[in-house]
Amino acid sequence: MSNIVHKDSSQRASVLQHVSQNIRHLRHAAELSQSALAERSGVSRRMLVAIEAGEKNVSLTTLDRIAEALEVAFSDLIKAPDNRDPSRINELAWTGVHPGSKAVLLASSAATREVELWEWRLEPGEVYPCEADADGWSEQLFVFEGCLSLEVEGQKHLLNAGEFFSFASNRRYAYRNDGEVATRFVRNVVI
Amino acid sequence: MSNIVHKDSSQRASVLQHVSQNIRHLRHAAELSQSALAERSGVSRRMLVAIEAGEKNVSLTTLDRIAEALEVAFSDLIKAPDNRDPSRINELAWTGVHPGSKAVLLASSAATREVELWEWRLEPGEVYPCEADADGWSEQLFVFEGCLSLEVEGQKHLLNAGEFFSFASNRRYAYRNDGEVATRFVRNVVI
DNA sequence: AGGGGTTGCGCAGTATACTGCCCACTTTCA
DNA sequence: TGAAAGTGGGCAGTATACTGCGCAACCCCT
Repeated sequence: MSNIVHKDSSQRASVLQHVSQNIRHLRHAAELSQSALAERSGVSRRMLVAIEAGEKNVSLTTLDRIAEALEVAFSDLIKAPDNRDPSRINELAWTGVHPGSKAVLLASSAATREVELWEWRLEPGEVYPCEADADGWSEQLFVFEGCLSLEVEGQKHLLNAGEFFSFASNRRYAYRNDGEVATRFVRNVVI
Repeated sequence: MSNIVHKDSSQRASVLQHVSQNIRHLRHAAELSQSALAERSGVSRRMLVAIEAGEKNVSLTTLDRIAEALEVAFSDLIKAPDNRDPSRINELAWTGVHPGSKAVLLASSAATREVELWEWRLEPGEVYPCEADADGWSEQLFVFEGCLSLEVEGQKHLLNAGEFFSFASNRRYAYRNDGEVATRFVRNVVI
């Protein structure tokens, strides 16, 4: 060990705390007992007790076996609990002195990596088919001109100008303009 | 160990692979040698070699000490390597069969936590002043109707319909509609 | 009162993460 | 040509993650 003075361990401890809390929550959500999770994951129940108590330093493979048994993404185990208020969606967040001046929250999503903002324009009759993205990706659309036909795995959604839609993009989907004027929209790609 | 048959270990291995690749990349990005990182993190260089070779099963605290020394978020170490091309901004990513059908990438930003998509509307003369956000927050604006006057710490930017702007919002800024028709825009808030 | 399920924890033993020191190889630079 | 810096890896030793077992405590049944 070097003689470097490290920052206090609160951050490190909090990571472990998140893990233990997350595992316990997810295990309860899956309605599994410690014994059942131990058997499914191959991690000993004794270790699960220690992990949930936050008194052991877990390894990546152990954590991943647990994630696999809980059928959740690895990142779900380590991420901090969401302390945002999810009920703010569609909330009228601000109104100005002039009637009509307003700000509306369309979507709020926990992003772990990347955000891409796209401007799209589809002429009448145009189709843009998409393969499924990897798990975790989602898209948020806001149409500001024309009408967008969105098809997500067989299910159709019609978005008129001013409307908004959000969906997980780990499925086949397609954008289509079935109208008679150009469709323009903003596409937010997030993971 | 139970006699349960587990899924193949490819998934588990890939997590470790991501970690090793990420650490190597981030270490190089920080222009640190293995020795330097070892000293800053308190993790032995011997261990760093093993981790970067993907031949050891890292523990959470070890990983966190590395993250701290690299000054990156813990989640940055475990997430899948970014296979997206960062130089695609303003690239005309897609054109349809009809002339005018197109998709343009307006912005791409690495998000570590949260994304909020807002719809705004400002009547003529309306002003919305904002205090500085915390460090790390940034905003991306796309105006689709009217004209938006954006003022970021004394510097003015005029955005007409169809135009786009991106800025770090850890400074005082204000939205203003100096035009004579309503301004409508999409506001993407990201950290 | 008693049996089955769940959880927390002490303990001994094993596997392995982690360290520290070693040397070999390569690249860079004077 | 040689010194210095960076990297990969062998090896012995230590710390600790992890297992398996056993026991106690607390439910919820009947």
